[in-house]
Amino acid sequence: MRFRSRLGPLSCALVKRPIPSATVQRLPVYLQCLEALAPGVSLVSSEDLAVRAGVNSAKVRKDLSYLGSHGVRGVGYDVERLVFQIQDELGLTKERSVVIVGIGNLGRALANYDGFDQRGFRVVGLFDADPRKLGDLVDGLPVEPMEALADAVLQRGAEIGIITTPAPAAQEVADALAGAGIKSILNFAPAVIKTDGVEVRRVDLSTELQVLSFYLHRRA
Amino acid sequence: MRFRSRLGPLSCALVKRPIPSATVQRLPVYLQCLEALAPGVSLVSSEDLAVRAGVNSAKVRKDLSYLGSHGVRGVGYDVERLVFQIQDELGLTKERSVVIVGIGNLGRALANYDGFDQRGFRVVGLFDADPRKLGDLVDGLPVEPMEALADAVLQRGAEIGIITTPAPAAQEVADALAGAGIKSILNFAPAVIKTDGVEVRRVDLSTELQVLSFYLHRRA
DNA sequence: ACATGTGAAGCGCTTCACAGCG
DNA sequence: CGCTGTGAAGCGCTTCACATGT
Repeated sequence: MRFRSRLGPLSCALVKRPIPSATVQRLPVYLQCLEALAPGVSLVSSEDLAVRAGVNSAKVRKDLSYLGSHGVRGVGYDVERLVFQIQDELGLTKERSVVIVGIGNLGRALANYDGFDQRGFRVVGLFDADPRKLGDLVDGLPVEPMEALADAVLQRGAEIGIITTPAPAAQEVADALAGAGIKSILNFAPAVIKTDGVEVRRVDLSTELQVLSFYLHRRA
Repeated sequence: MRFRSRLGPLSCALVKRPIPSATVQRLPVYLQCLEALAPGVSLVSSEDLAVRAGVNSAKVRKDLSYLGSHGVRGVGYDVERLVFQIQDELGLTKERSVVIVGIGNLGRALANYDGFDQRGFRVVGLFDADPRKLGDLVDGLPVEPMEALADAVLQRGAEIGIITTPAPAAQEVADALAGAGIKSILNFAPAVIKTDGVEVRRVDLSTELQVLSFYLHRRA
């Protein structure tokens, strides 16, 4: 709290210490744990939450302190308030529109994935370069051609693009998304993509198995 | 090389400095980049590989040095040799059998995913608790009941389990996999699972979008 | 008495910068 | 001369330990 009080009471809402990226990645996990709590539970301690999230309790407290935490000493944290604070910090109070490019098995599965909807992520467009897929309905949405991407992103206010194409197409698709004004990309293609001014997160399913393979190999 | 020479020449094959987990996670990326190189290219510099992998060249050199690197000063690394060394370190010279539990949209997509096969990961069993799915064929494999899991893992030599169930079932499934002798789990369920003696990696699709949401929110 | 909030120490990864070698 | 291999410095995250507050 030193950081704030030094600047006076009115600066609270204006100044924030930057949240470490390691913390940002854990906030969704805390959120998940809090929501999985029995309905009657309205208080949690950092220790309790830590066990559920599989981390150290000091880490929980430090992470939550970045939210301008309002835990009560000797008691714990108010669950409802904490849920709201995390959602607020993650920008989850607003719906976000998502487009998916590459409608193969994985793209279809993601288009149908309930978890996105539950968190306020709306899939508003499906795109594929293969003319044979055009017009196919996936979860009620038609597959559209790549030429329709830029207009669709603009008119439907999409902010996030998901790439589920084969690796060779990934960079080209990323460029197209960036050109259309997309600011965040979730890349499932097994390729590294480079795009200026766009936040990219990589999820490579085969990479995950290779890491597991390493530990299997190592242990033997 | 100091670490080895101190122990004498014969210890080379016996003693290895431990590979940092951060490095382990990058090796598959390097592998990907190397394999995407034009067929004629037989040499790469750390700088070239670094650009392709989106990292710093010193990091590449340090990472590769854990493999007991044999780059040539003033020249670079032999691509073919490097590919082999990485595959060897990751234990990819051996096929690994995988079972998938939870045959919803995502489970089906993964069962069909070509990227696993290409890296030597063979899907040898599909399991689901829903009796209505039993016997469904996915990529040529029948969906089997949970009761068949333990036997199947043992008889088909499965080493890796993939969980694609809803969150509430995840822990129970993890326990079942651990009980069946599985040593590595890739968990796609939006839940934290705890299992002794089992390496668990978590891939939460909704978490990824929430992290992107944070940066969208932050930037605004 | 008890759990939070946080300086400070610890630890590991990243990056620099250059010696070493082909 | 060019590029690797690596000490050493830098940086950020984790963990400890305890002062603080109720």
